[in-house]
Amino acid sequence: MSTEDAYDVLFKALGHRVRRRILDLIKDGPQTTGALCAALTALDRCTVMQHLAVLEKAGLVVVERRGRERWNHLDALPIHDVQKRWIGPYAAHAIAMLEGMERLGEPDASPARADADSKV
Amino acid sequence: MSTEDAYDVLFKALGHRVRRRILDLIKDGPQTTGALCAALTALDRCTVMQHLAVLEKAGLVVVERRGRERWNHLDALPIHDVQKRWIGPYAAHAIAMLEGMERLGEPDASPARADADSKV
DNA sequence: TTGACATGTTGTCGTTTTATAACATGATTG
DNA sequence: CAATCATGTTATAAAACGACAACATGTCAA
Repeated sequence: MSTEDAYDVLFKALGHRVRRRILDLIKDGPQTTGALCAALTALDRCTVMQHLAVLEKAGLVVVERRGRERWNHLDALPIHDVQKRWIGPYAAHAIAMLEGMERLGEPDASPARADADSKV
Repeated sequence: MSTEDAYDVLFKALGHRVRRRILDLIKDGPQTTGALCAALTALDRCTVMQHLAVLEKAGLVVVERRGRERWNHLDALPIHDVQKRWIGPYAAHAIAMLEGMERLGEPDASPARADADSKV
């Protein structure tokens, strides 16, 4: 799988609120599939399992089997990677825009502290 | 649009390589739709415009019309926001994992990751 | 004004995703 | 060992997505 493929899968995995919710649920410790289904009462068990499969393919969830239970662990390393290679640089770009440093081409661009806070 | 809706739209917009490519193309300055189509020769013009519409709905592209041209500007602020509220905390979580600080809250509650190396 | 150019709109079509149902496996316990 | 519980698998239908064709609009320049 190429790097771009990995980013596709990762961003798509994060692009659904149920999956982000699942990540939150296992953030402070692994949960069984049953516990996650109990927490997501609005959804069918199969649906939760499909979401877990998407998260697993994205590398965000690592599964550990203990007897007849399945413990879903969070692995945040892919998110860390995405932040370094993608989100971080663009976020820095946003800050540069906010600070009016858009014309980076100019060698002696003064700090030009623009008007305080335009928006967030 | 709720916050969760906004995250859905944003992550989904980032979840396609063509759209990430477009963001890269306008990172250092706005481009006309025609220029973007010329850079993305593999795709039909309509397809490029559809991708631009997705990016615009996500707030990542701001359009400025000049005569018969359409200049597509990058707005990285949504990415900055996502980093602050979502990516950043999870990335910190990943670093904490790397540094073996996983058992912050529970003294010995974690199910003892017995397997040698479970990482993908 | 007219013709070419840049962009916008609508509709189609196959694929993928989301949510569910029905059925199957596999472990634990009484 | 059998009943039950947690999970896995396969199939299906609706909705969303991605790519494209065909046609429409608006603008600049000769």
